[in-house]
Amino acid sequence: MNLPGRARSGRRPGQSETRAQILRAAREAFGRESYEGATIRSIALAAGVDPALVIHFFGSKAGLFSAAMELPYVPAEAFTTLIRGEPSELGERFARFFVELSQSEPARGRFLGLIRSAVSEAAAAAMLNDYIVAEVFGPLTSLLRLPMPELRAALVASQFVGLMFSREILGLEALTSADCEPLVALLAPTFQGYLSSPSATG
Amino acid sequence: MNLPGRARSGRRPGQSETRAQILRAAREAFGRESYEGATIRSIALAAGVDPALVIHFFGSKAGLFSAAMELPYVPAEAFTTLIRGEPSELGERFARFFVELSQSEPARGRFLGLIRSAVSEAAAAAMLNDYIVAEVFGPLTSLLRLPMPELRAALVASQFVGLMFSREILGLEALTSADCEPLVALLAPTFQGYLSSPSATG
DNA sequence: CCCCCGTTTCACCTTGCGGTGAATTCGGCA
DNA sequence: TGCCGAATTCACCGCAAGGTGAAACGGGGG
Repeated sequence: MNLPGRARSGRRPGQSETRAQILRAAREAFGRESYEGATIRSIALAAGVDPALVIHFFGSKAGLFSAAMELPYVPAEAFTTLIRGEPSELGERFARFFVELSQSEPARGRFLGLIRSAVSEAAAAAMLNDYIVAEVFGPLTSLLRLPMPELRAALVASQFVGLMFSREILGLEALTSADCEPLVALLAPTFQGYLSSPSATG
Repeated sequence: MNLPGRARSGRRPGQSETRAQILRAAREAFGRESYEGATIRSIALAAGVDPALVIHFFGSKAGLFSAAMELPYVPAEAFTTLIRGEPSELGERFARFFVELSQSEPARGRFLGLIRSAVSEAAAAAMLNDYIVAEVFGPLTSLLRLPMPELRAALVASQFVGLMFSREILGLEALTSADCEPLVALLAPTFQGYLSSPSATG
């Protein structure tokens, strides 16, 4: 029997879905606020759970962050398949891929969380750095036959990061309200240039 | 006479240069860490000063931030003069300007501070947003005669922000170690495209 | 039927933060 | 010379954060 005036504690009946709920709330919080801004307490509140339970499951805030942002954000072979195919449309394929990536939900939240947290959390910056090196640099440097492949891959990544940052964090109105197609049309030549132009200098 | 065992308090002799010292330390701290990460205490320590003095001068942490990041980061007419001149070299002028801007010191620290802080501090995001709209959108939308000038200006800004973020915060090795000229050579066509291509779609 | 073990909560500790108020020292002006 | 006001420090407050330890609960295997 439940004592009145005292909240129930101990195990709830039924299958435990709480862990997944916490992860969902964490992903949402880290995508909306910075690493420090998203507190364990706020995440626990959003998940309808005691803060101590979060620590119980994930050990620490850093552990929760790693679990919430866990790879893969994007199927590993995505970039590889993107590079194969008609070379003259390389830029447009990349542009369309990135624009969709920045809007479709599982990936968008994780990238945003990583970008937001990278500024204050070295571990987050390293996660994103590693991901870019492994998933973008890898395919690009091995499949492109051009000078300075790492620099090209880095510029591709930098344009994508800048796009997410400007739209989601700065809230540049021209980007938040832009339609998909004009955006792709303007971005396509950029990626095409990074991925195919012989680059006079160097 | 100085009582032993007790630190001196009260006014220091000589001309007071302390305020500027605090601002310098703040700029350095906000450029290196996020808004929350850079504490008043740490800034005061770096400036060799009591934390309360910082509050005394600037009222609050937000006031200190505003004072440290104060405009103008870049001469207001810079973009205007950049747009005039040989249209075929527009992209290269922008590329060179941004690459130098991201490396020369008064501007670099302030932009980095704003970018770092924008993720957690709405005021910082607004400052940077306003700056971009006023200094970049203004000249570009009035001087360019092309469809969707705001979107073009936003993409220019996004590539610059992405560049600073990828190099300074993520620390992408290909960017930190890149020479100036190849970088300019690869960036130039991007800006040229954003600022001149007729953009089939739209 | 009962007891073990994972789940969940509560109460609480420590730390570091931004900020306040008063005291102290000194430069400069009348 | 005397004193006002700016500069500077100290001691301290209140708060919210991350994290701890133990107790309460209840599902499921013996």
